[in-house]
Amino acid sequence: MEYDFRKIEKDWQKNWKESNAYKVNNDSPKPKYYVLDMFPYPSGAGLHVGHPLGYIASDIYARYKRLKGFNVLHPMGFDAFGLPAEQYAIDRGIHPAISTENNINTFRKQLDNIGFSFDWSREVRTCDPKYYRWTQWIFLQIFDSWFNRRKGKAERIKELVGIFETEGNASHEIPNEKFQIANTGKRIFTAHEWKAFDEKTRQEILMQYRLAYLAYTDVNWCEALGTVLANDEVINGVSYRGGFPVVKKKMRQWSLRITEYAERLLKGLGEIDFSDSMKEIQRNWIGKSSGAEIDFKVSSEASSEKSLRVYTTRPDTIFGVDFMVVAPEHEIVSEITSAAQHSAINEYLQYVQSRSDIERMAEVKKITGCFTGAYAINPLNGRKIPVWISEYVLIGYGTGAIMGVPCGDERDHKFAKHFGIPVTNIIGDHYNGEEANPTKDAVLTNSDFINGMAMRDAIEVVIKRIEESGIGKRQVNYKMRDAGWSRQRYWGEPFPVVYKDGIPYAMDEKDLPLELPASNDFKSAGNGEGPLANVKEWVRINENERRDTNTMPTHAGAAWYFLRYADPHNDIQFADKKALDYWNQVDVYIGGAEHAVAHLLYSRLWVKILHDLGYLNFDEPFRKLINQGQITGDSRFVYRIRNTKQFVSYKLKNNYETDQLHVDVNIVDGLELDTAAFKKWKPDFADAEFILEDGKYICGTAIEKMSKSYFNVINPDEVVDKYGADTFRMYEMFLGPLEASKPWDIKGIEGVHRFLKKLWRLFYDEVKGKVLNEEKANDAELKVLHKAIKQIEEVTERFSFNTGVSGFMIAVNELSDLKCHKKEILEKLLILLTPYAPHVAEELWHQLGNNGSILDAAYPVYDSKYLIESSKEYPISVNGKLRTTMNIALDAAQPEVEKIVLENEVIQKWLDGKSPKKIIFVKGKMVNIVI
RNA sequence: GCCCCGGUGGUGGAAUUGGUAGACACGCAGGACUUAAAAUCCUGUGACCCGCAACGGUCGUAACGGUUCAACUCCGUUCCGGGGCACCA
Repeated sequence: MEYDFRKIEKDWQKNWKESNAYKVNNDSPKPKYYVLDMFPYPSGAGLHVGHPLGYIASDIYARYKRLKGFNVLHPMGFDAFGLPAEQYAIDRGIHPAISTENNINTFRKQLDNIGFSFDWSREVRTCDPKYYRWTQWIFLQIFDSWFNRRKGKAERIKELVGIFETEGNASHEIPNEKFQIANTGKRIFTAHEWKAFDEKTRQEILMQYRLAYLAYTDVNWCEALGTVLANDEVINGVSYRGGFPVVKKKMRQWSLRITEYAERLLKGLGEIDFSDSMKEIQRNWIGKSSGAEIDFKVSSEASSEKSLRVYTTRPDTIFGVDFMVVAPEHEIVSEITSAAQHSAINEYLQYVQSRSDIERMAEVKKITGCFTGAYAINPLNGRKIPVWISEYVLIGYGTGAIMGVPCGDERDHKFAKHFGIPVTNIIGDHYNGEEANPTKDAVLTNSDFINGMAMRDAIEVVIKRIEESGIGKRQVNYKMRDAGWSRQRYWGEPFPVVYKDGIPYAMDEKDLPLELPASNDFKSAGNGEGPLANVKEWVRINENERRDTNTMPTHAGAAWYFLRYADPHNDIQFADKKALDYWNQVDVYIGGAEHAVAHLLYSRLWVKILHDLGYLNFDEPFRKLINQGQITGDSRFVYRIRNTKQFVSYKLKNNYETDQLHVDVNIVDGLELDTAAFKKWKPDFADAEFILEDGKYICGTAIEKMSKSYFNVINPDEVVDKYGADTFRMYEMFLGPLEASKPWDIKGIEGVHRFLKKLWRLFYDEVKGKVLNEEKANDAELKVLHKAIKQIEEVTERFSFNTGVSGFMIAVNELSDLKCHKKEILEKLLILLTPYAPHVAEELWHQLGNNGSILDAAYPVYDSKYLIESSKEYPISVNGKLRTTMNIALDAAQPEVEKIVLENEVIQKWLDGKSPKKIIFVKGKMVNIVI
């Protein structure tokens, strides 16, 4: 009987489906464990071999945990709203709802082929109204919340209204900095005034506090896509999808006040198990810095004395300030510019306006600026310093103004040199006059009361001084901006609000979901309005009421889907509290590193808000995160001699002027092109001619991401068809560490396939048939088994699945060598193997006469006895170099071992008559002699 | 430029807290079975040296230096690769 993997896998997949083998209950006496994959966006291209990598890993872990006695939640769903489906609709005229449904079906079929243990009864799709009803509902909870900085948590808007009604906001706003709202046109009012405000004014004020708020903000507008993009969707000034130019534009749109959670998002990183690089990326994104804000008096001919506030992380350099720079957009510019500088400043402002973000980013090193004609006074020594404007100072960060310290800051130094501003040296020898030195270790000079002090220590001293004298204060800043939440798109969640008199009001919960209206018009309605504006009868509710024409970004549905899995069919709540409490945090979350900022931060934010509002009893969604690496493609190239039909082999290509073309990896064997297949591949190449080397056409290669357009995509279906799902699963793991990126290379798969066939032969011999027997296992066989149990359990626990696969190979090789066909041993090996190769393990386990699911079998227990008894070899080293090994009884006392070792011939030779200085025993099984 | 991660045979990669480097697999070479092929099995496979041989020796984890009885592992410097941020004061 042969290893007929096709039949085995088909039968078991059918069986699992029919028996609902992977359905999980919300109550169980077993401890819970939650293993989650980042749910996929169902793109039209289907899965390639890179996609299942993480799913295989999570499946192995989920099955392993179930074997170990946990009640395991391992669900799957689809992130089904999004841009590409809509783009596809525009290009091909197929409605996103239809193409999405089709794509999901394809994905599902491909996933089922690999034998995953997903509980499909819990599937979620973010585009399903039954699901997005609750996305909208959560949005309304966020809309109905504000962040109480005193308590450091979100509260309901009605609590805020209560504060306004009793004390107004004045007492909170100015003296109590903690309560202050940054960058909003805040107005101060008393309780009395609040009560006198009309409805519209009150709503406008509340909007300044809401965690989901509508405001005119600078947004990243992408004309080509006709929509706004979040900061994380813009890379180097172009859109992350499509690479189209992005410009800044002021638009009235929804934002999430994620900045209020900056500190908690940062602190939370300490409690969760993410990789260093992932935490680092989030930390950078949040971008915390601490320092001080300092007020400088500015005198100018144009106006009476003004105050200019700067932000600095280096208050210790205050005596090195040689000039001030404010952002061109800063409101003070027009107030202080002198008559003489007026035209120069205007010219400069025009220049700045003409520059796109892309230009600015491309020319970061370019130094530009203009003197305002005004002078500031250093508040600590009264020195008069010029005030400039320059585009290197950003209006959106800090106060939009800086103090220029050329001897300590590289940009300030270049600016001073460029414009001929004299440099004050406050760090003695540490400044060489040529370039700035940003050290914190220098001892200060030319610095008044902090002379002779180390810079590091002076920071605190100066902050204290400026706070005492009322010219500034300690200040923490974050680079992170609030998250833009409106998209001018059709295929997303509509905002569940109604506008009356321009003010958005939450829809009544019982009217949710606000369904996306049927429409076939996906083109932008112009004017920055999304396609929904085309559905006029939907937008206009009545004379006075209108709907929002934007939709939410894909991040919305993905920010909470992991909560819905706990109770996916609930239509009274987003999920039952008991179910949420039971499943709690995701124990292991596996997915790509590309979601480091967007998805993970928004998920963390939503969970924190829901936690503050009392819906969840945890405030971090993911306990542990694992980023699977990318499987890259191994592309092949051919070289066409320009303007001809001739293709030249790789080594000869430099003799001609050639164009490099991707060629389908499926018609290349190793490096050799199948020229006949190439001619058939595309009509263009039917009459291709080849210039060969050694009678072969050799292709060029490159490792790059798997993509249809590179013709380097390997479809898992084909691999599964040829070798089976179990081989495919084990091979993907065997390829290397889960977290590493690696090219897909089919060569090694034979080794894994051979292993499974070899395993099969422990049960069935081609000639003799079933060779399994019921004999009692001997120590050698038990040693093999127990070594495997120990090793495989250890590495599975730490997600080192590649060494796990090796562990099985070793065990099967050794059992083959021992000609062991004993049920006692093999049965346990199969249980160990289940997570990795579920089909063959389950099949053989049933052939052994077992019933039920192998996942409910008793997990084999490791017994150290068999390892210890068989390892009697002592390695003996001299000065750390291994010289010999000896058999010594393990229970021998240390002095006795010493004696035996020193009498050993080989060791005597190495001792060369000298007596040892020291004898070191390592872990009781290794000896090192120091001479 | 700054921050993070990494660099091990021809190849993918092993090596929990420093303790026999190169497990396992691919590839390659040789052999067995076979008319042949496939499949399967066996042997060898980091470099160099010594010898008829068993045995043995030296070097070797990007480079150099350090700590240690002992370093792929820890520390320092440099080089290379990958990722993140990028005028953030």
